[in-house]
Amino acid sequence: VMILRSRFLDARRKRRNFNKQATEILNEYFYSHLSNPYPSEEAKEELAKKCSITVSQVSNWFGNKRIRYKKNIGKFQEEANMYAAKTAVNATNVSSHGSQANSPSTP
Amino acid sequence: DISASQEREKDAEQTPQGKTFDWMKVKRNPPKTAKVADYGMGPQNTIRTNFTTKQLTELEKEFHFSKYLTRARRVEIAATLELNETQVKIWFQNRRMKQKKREKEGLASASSTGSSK
DNA sequence: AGGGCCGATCAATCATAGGT
DNA sequence: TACCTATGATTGATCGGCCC
Repeated sequence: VMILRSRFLDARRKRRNFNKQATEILNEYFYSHLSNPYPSEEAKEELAKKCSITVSQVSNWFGNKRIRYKKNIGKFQEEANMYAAKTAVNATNVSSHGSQANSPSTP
Repeated sequence: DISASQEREKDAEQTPQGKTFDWMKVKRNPPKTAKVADYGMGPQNTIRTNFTTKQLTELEKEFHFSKYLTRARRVEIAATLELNETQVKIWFQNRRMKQKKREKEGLASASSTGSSK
């Protein structure tokens, strides 16, 4: 019952945080869709491309974000207001692709 | 489907102090499996079962033999590993999804339109 | 009428990165 | 250096749909 820790010790070991810019993009999407922060598969792919991470990582990020957000809404209030103010535009509606993105910031 | 189009608008626009949407209230029912219903336990059990290394090794071995289970094999494996048939079934399902995920990602490295480099 | 599978998600936890 | 929090990943199990 003690040597069960070996279950893991594989990947997650060398975990590295995402770029600040990637986190910025993910948070912008999250807070601009706070009423329903569940990006479609297509949206995830687009976010993945913009953030230079995998679709799975995007899914993990949203999964963690949603759970942690609702666990302690107050703790994210400040962050929420920040992104809310920063974002004025948002997606139009579900169904049908979200068309093309805008110019990818400045490299 | 008309109802969903209203709230969407003011997601980030205003959001006064923090509105609680439905997704924030979602709660999952506790697992039916795993219970220490023996002595009158106090704290709610229903803990996420920890499979032992031995169990995982065996499951992994079975999975390589066949990705899908038959009723008979499920019963057999469950008995051997002292798990519920449901747990074995779920393990196989999760394992298949994991496999699929890995294949998808592993196939994402090369290919593509000659990515950078 | 019911059982299994899929796809997505939840929820708890692990292990590490980052900050004080 | 020790300690605590933030965060990405893993995974047993649930939810809703679909198929047979």
